[in-house]
Amino acid sequence: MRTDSRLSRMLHVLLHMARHDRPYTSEHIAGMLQTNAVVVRRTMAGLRANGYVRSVTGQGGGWTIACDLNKTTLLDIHRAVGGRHIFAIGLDNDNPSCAVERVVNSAVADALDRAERLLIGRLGEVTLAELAEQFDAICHAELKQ
Amino acid sequence: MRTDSRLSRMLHVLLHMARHDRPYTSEHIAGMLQTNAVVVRRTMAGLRANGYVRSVTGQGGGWTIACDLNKTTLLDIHRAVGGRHIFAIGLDNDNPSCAVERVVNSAVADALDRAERLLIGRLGEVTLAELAEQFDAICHAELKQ
DNA sequence: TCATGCGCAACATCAAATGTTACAAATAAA
DNA sequence: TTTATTTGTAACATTTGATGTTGCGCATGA
Repeated sequence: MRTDSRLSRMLHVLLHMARHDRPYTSEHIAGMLQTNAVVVRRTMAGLRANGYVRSVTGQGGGWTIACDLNKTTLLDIHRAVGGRHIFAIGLDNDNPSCAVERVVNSAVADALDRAERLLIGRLGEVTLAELAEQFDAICHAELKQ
Repeated sequence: MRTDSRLSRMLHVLLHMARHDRPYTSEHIAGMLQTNAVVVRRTMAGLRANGYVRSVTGQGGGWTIACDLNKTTLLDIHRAVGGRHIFAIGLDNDNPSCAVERVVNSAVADALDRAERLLIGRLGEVTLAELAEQFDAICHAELKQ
C-alpha cells in the first residue's frame, strides 16, 4: 500500500488548530493537506472518537481542537488514526512448522520489536505542546530578522 | 503494498542451504516457501548479484550458498534483496513550504530515524552463523529427548 | 536429442491507504 | 420556512509495490 501519512497529516492540522480559535471546515483543511474533504473527515473521525477534536455540522461549523496540548503525545494521535502496521517489512509466516524458519522469525522479530519499542517510546515522549513551541520559536526568529 | 517478507524468506532459504551440500532447485525452494519458482529466482537474483549465492542452469543445477556465514549479516541480506521501505508510516510531504508542517516533519522523521538506526544496527549485528548455531542447538536438544 | 533448470519479460493479483462521487442530516441565516 | 453551508457516511475508483503467473529462450548433463 502507500505509506501511511495520517499521523503527520493530523499533527499538521492539530498544530494549525492550536493557533486558531475558530473552526476549520473540512474543505479548508483539505486545501492545507492538498487532499479531499472526505479524506479529512474520515481521518479526523478517529481523532474525534478519542476526544482530541470536535466537529460541528451546519453553517459556521467545522473542526476545533479539544485536547490539552501538554497531555497529548504523537503516540496518542498515531493510535487515534488507527495506524496499525508500523513496518513495511515482516515475517513470511507467523506460525511456521519449520525449525529453521522459527529461528529466522525470532531473530527478525526481535530486531523489529526493538525498533518498534523505540519508535513508540519516542512518539510517546513528544507532546503537541512541544511542537507548538518549536513553531512559535521559528515565527519569533523570523520576525526578528 | 503487502508487507515485504523477502528478508525472512531469504534467511530461511540460506540457512537450509547452509546445512545442505547439493543445489536446491528454484522449484524445491518455492515449495519450502509456499510460493512460485519465478518469485524465488527473482528474489534470489539480488543475493546472487551480491555474491551470497550461486546458480547453475541445466540438469542437476540449482542454487548453492556462496558466502561466509560468519561474515554475512541479516543487514547484508536485507540490502541484497533491495528492501528500501522499512516503515509503513511516513511524512505527507517531504518538502513543505508550511512552517508548521516542517516542525511536524522533523519530529516524526526524528522518531523514525532513531528506530531505523536501531533496526539497521541490530540487523548488522546478527550473522547467519549465529542463526545456524541456534538451529543446531534446537536439533541437538530435540534429539536428546 | 531430450529432459531439467535458470533468465527474464510481460502481465495479473493483492492489500491498504488515498481519492472521488453521491446523498442524507444538521444547523444558521435570510 | 426555505436556503446555503457543512458534517456523516456509504460505495466505488485509484495508487503503489510486493507477490503471483504464464510463456518462452537458453544452458547443461544424460
